[in-house]
Amino acid sequence: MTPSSTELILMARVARQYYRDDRSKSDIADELGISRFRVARLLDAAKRAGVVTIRIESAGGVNTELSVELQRVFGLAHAIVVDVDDDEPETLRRRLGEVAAEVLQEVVGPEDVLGLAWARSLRGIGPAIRNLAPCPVVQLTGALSGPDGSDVLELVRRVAQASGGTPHVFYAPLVAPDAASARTLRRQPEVARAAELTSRVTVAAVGIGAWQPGLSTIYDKVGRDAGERARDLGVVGEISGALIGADGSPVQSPLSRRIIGVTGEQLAVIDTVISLAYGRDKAGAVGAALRGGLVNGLITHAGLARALLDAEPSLPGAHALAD
Amino acid sequence: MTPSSTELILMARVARQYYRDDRSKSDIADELGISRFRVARLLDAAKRAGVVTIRIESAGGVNTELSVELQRVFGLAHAIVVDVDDDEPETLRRRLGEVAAEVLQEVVGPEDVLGLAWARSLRGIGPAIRNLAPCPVVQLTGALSGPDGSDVLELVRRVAQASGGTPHVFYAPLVAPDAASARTLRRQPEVARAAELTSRVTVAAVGIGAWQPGLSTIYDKVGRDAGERARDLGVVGEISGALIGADGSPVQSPLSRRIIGVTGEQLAVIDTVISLAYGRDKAGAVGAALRGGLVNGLITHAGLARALLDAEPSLPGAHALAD
DNA sequence: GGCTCAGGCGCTCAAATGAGCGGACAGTGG
DNA sequence: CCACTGTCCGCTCATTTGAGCGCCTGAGCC
Repeated sequence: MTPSSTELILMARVARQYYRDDRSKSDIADELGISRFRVARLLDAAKRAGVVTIRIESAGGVNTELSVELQRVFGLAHAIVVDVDDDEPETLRRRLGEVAAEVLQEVVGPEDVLGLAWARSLRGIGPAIRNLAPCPVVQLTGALSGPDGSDVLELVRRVAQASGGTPHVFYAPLVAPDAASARTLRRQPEVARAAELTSRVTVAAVGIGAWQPGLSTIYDKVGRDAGERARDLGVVGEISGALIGADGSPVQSPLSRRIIGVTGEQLAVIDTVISLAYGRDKAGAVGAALRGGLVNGLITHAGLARALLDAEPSLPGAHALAD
Repeated sequence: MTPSSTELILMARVARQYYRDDRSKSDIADELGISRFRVARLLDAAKRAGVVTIRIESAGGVNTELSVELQRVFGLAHAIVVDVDDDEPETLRRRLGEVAAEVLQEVVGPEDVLGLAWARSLRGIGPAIRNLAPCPVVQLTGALSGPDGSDVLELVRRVAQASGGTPHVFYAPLVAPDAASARTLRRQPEVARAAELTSRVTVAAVGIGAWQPGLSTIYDKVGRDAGERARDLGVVGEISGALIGADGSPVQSPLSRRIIGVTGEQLAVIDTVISLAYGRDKAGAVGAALRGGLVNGLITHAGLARALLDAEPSLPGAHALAD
């Protein structure tokens, strides 16, 4: 059962030659004057005895384990979890932006149409993007300037510049004061054109907000009353303006009519929708969005990823059942 | 050069399937819809990027790395280094004894003749030995009772009992007061018989002492004057009573004639001579013994092993040159 | 002594894998 | 615009490896 000291040493010797020096088992066997079968059995025993340990670690700031787990549990095409401290939002956004930029660079081809929505978490994409296949870049939502003045138009232009493709922007707010003015805005030619292009978008980047004060720029914008009315209709979060319910499917509400931007129905037919989100408080909303299937990619940080996985009842940590 | 986040994740995913779940590369490739070549390249990249780390560690209290290194550097047939704290001699002796017992159990066959010399470090063998091929067990040296009364006769009897073979003991001290009384003692029938059997010994266990106060039971026994005279003749240590010089070869001295026990010349023709030693201060003497070739096995602890390797000029840490 | 049974060993044959090659493709400088 | 260059990819073919089998040996038990 337990190997003797001389066996342990032989195991280690064989393991060093095999794993570190990349020699073949037959080769090692010849040198030691034993059969290649014995070498194989020694290596097996070495693993069992703990002489050889194979660790698969996170590297390059990416938590691979959580990433794969998210991919598996939510059936995502793209899931990337970065290992960054939760409590520095600026650093976190920058890092998420870098990763999102990477993903877009890999995913987007010249035949794609890229759509960018407004969200704080998308801000980091602009500075990080370098090369992108030339393709149209479409503004998916109205603008909602952040406190620092950066907005979706700037982002679309910056990305289009990196791509060499055409930016398609329009000037309209994300949230109109009422349904009527929203209708008027939507009739503006460039808004209509963008809306038309939206149906041709194949890759989109969006943010996810939770329907609570401070966790959604839209919730904060519409005011508490409108927010609460939407909640009564089942809204738990929004995907760059598209309101969703607990099961992640689009929810119609009077508020929807005030929002200028991509709708849940439009998102549903886009091939690749990469979402960005941070903050553990958003676990509920993000989980809903992922389950609902409107998004099929998530870029986030370890804190939120863990919260998501903890909340998901299906097969917690059941690696062996991974298919 | 540096892999992107998605690549890192793919690497980790593939690595997990390959290393942890023991799936074949082709299998993984089919599942992921990529070629088996790409899987292989991802695994290579994963190793290079540090996503996959293969550690080959000490296990079961045996420092495999130092063991193999000693084996290589000194050309030993058996080298076992235990990871035990230096400063608990009793624990250390017990552990060395256990390991020595293991080695003897593996090395000794029914056709062998086992010889046991006196040394403090051999004391642990007695309690540890369990099964041994039936073979004659020969006392190699005179007795030199330790402060706790345990001696070589007890050891020989205990080992013979475990073996089922015959113990061959004699009553004589390890060091006689003078050459004349040593001669007398050697003429005793049972001493002579043991000496005769010694020439038939095929496996021996011995201790190594350094020729300094407190580092050799013999040095301590003979007194400082005789000790210093021997040192003047080049003695740097002793292998269970057989005096050796700096190059590890036997040294003749007047003192030799007072010692009742196996000689260097006798050791030289024994197939397997396993030595036990502990204490970094003994590095010089043990190094000499190993280089001299009178012993071809060493069981020791990490502290002394490191001291030995540090002192050895040849190929320090030159793993790549290991043959 | 003779018995069985478990464990270690090396064999065969099929599957898995690696080395090296050439094609495709993107970036680069004339 | 086009040749050049380095990189990534998948192919072929030879080598390496694994699965499963039967043999042998030694221990325990009649």
